[in-house]
Amino acid sequence: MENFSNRLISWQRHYGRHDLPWQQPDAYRVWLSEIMLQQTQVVTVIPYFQKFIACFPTVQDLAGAAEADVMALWAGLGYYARARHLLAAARQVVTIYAGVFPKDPDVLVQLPGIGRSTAGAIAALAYGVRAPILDGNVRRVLIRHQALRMSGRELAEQKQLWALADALTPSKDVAIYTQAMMDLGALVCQRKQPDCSICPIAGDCQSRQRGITDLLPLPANKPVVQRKNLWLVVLMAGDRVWLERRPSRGIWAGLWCFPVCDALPDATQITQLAGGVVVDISTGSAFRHALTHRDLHITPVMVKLSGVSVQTSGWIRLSAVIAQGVPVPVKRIVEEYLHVD
DNA sequence: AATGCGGGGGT
DNA sequence: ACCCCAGCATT
Repeated sequence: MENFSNRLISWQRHYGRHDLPWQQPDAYRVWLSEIMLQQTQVVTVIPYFQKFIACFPTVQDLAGAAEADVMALWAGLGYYARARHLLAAARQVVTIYAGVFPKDPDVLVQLPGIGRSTAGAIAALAYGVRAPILDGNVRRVLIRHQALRMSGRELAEQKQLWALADALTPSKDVAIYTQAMMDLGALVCQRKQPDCSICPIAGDCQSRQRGITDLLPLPANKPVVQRKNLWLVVLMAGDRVWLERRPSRGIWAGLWCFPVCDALPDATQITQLAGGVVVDISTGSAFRHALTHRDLHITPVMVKLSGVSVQTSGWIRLSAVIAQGVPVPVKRIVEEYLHVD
């Protein structure tokens, strides 16, 4: 039997993915896609990637962009610190590295938003530099292949997996190998119902030999998620609504949002928020917005106003709200209650 | 070493 | 309603 990497490389040439929009020898596209793919699946990323490439074809274009435009394009993708780091990194690549992404993963990792795995992916995929990666797919493949009884989330476990990933990474054809590990995890060694019959490394897969593939990786300790009620206050004046920028830290940082209250605001509070005359208040039906660390129950509060000076900068035309860059719950309220897309 | 950060899919 | 997934930065 050929060694681990050769079987994967051969498999990748025949059965791997070759038509993903970022699969060109272009470090900018590889970098952009890898940032978007952090904690995010390929199907979700593709439309965002296409939009970004259309607006910013090169790293220079991105570096010259206004942060507000980048946030607006990123809106809906989540983990918004990624977007701010993306812009900061683009600017550093242009100013420090003359617009050329470094090849050395130890240098790449110093750029904002690039950790060890992303640095390895860029170095390997864009430049063929031998560097290991350890994303969710690779973690699952390694844990199963070696029958490691672990979740892979603990620090010591990650250390062991990194060492393993490093040891298995070949020096030849490293780009194909890296794509193979990603594709195998996505297409064959899926979390549920892996298809071992078509797996190129099933022959020496330890979990398969023991019949425990479905049990690995072990479930992680799940943190308690606290439930929180929020009220999003939709202040309406004519064809405009009031949006304010979220603080630069915390949830939805830097995005435009309806005012957030932790309790149903009474008429007095609403008047303070609004600075006009309240004509009508009604509450919509609550909906759930689940995050990893919070379980938000959100109730829209619709407030019709008169006598407000709409010239102030926070009053946004209804038709322009989505393009402004808003979190998903805001988009949802706009689409559900204000009939605009 | 622990915590915070979005959104989506399946059942 | 519940389950699950997926990297980096900050402190």
